[in-house]
Amino acid sequence: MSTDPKRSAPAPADTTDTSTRAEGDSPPSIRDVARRANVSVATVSRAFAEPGLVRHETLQRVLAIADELRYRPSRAARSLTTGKTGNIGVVVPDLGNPFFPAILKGAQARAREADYAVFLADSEENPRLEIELVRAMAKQVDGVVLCSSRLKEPQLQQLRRDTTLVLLNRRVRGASGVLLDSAGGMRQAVEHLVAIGHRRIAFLSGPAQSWSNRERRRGLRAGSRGRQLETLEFGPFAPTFEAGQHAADLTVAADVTAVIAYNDLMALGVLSRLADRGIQVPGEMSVVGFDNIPMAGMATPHLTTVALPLELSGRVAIELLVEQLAHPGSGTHEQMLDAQLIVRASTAPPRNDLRSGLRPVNAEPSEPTTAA
Amino acid sequence: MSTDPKRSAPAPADTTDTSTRAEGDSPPSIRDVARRANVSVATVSRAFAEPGLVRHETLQRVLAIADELRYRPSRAARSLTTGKTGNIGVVVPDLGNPFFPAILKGAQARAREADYAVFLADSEENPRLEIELVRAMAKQVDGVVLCSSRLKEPQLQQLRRDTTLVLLNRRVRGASGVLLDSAGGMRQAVEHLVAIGHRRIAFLSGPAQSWSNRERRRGLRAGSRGRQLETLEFGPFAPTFEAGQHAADLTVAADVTAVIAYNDLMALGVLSRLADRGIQVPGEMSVVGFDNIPMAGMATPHLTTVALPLELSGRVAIELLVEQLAHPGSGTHEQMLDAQLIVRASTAPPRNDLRSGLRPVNAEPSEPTTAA
DNA sequence: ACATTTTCTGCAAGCGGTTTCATCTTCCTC
DNA sequence: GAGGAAGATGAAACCGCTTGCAGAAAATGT
Repeated sequence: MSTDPKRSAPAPADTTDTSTRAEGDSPPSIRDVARRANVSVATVSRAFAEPGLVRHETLQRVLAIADELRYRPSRAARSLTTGKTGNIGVVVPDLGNPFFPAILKGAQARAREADYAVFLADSEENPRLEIELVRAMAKQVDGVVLCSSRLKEPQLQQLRRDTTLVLLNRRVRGASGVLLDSAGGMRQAVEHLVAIGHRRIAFLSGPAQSWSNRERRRGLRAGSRGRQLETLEFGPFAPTFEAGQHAADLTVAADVTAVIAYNDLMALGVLSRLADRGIQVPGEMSVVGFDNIPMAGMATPHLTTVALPLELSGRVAIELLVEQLAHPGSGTHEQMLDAQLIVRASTAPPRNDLRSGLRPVNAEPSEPTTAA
Repeated sequence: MSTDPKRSAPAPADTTDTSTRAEGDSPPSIRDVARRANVSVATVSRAFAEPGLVRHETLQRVLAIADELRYRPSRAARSLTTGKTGNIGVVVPDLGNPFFPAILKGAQARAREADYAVFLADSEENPRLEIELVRAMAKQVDGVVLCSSRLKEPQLQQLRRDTTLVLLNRRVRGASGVLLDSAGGMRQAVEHLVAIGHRRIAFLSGPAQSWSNRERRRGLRAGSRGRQLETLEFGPFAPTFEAGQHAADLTVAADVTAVIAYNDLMALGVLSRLADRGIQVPGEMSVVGFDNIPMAGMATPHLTTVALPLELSGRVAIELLVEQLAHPGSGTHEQMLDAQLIVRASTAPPRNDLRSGLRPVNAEPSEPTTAA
């Protein structure tokens, strides 16, 4: 029952006894455990790293002592010899944007499952800082996940020299990446609006250099092609609530019946501004967002939006990275995750008394409503 | 212009030349730099750690070579001898709760300023996991910031043996902490409601074991004491949007004219549910939230809420930790950050035709409205 | 019982830095 | 110009752990 059966000798008051250093000291090292267990440090090391290599009986003893001493191998020391740190870095442009915590959550969870710890850094949308952060991390991580990088391609290629990179929401030659199918989501949104009768819609463009913005615009064009639909583009805007409020007025003036915003934050801004002006949503204006951040479902009216598998994307990014670290030889992979339109209360057929004079007719020319 | 001027010799195909190892190899170590600069490793080490100790001329040379080789000292190796890792851990209960990314943002920024890197972990509201995460981190960090810990006091005391702890939103003997003055904020909220005529209000209680919930209840009692005010308490609830929706119905049934929710998420849930039921806010019911998360100002109607200096609290937590690491002797500090009520559109005087029959009269008995 | 494998375990050499101590220069000072 | 202080550098011993290699122990075959 006592902590240490060996210590049955009477009153070992002297704590300066070198052979059995008391635990009040600095945290126990592998040597402390080895000494107490009467084995070499090598055996202790193996007990933790490769338990199969040590005799069962010995293993038990070592583990017991280690536990008693509250010993935990130092990852720093381990990484020194193995070259692996067991850490993964994640860099996001702005933690204030709900988009990223969601990704982070998935990444964090998956990393822990794979027994990796995660370093977090917020680049504050600043490319220079982003580079600096990755380079600073490089020495302490096995690889980093770069979310929605604001960097130019050559800069990213540079960074690849410092560490293994996995990109999220960005495609770059030679690096693995997970992509969210924004274009597909946009196509769904457009189809939805066309289906319920909209003929003139606006898109609020996000940051110009953003990959996902380009993708969304591409999806917009693809979705409207061949359809009886007029699309207007505004922006580029910062992807913020405030920008959405600002943009709302522009869309009203432009006489459209529906708006698709670059992201939910902006869509929420649009909603807010329209509410302030007394303009009915979806009665007078339909609004579609992007990302399906938690608050999208909480807004009034509940926001129709394109759901991106955010948390999943974080998980997949880590998976790609871990896989690549395990098999450095194998090439890079790219994974596309599907978006999905979530229809809620902020979209509805436009009123008939549109100022634009268009009647909500079926757009599909191939569909023979009347007989041939 | 070429990468390495020294390599002007024709076709150096043989890369096995030991003296001038090409950079295609593993990352350069301190020894590589020392060799190229014709100094000992000690000098290189000093050049980075204690530049004042090396002659200016030598310093320049070493730094130049280091730069050319893209050398960066390994923190892992350094920490091995110094005992300091230069890392700080941050543990949050749930990244999905917007409360925490905000704190994280401040913490991250301040940590970087102090040249610390941050480890992030999400405990998923799970105490056991929380303990495990802290203990796992302990070896790689100099200290950890524990946000809104879900642990009991003795467990926290246990963890203090593993690493330096700073608590956010929690008070514990022997550990530094930063507290958000929830009680004060609550008092402001109550005063506000009383001032505009409410006489019967509900509080939606959060997680039972949460320190901030206890504080908020305390503030509620303190704020209502001596006032002509009836307070009802519901819960405890999970601090979620859905719980707020649920609670909304209860408050309506309880015939109160105003609700104060444990946090914004719940308040938003209340708003949403009331809107769904066609109950006017603030006409028929006033709603107050807590935290002032970004979406509070985006809701319809804009939510009156108690703003907590979230990002600041993250910064302060790191500051406390860094300070304590710098002066291990000095005792622990506790810092209280003020809350501030932000009055927006979700609160207004109650209607006169209240079912409860109370007239919105001035509550201050000392104020002589009519002549003495 | 003895030779051979097969398992375990220990020795010792690093991994990439830091730091103490000693050595060698310089630069003053008298 | 000798003695000494101050400044700059290097040699080497770690820090806590992993791992190749070799010897010891246990298991196996004959």
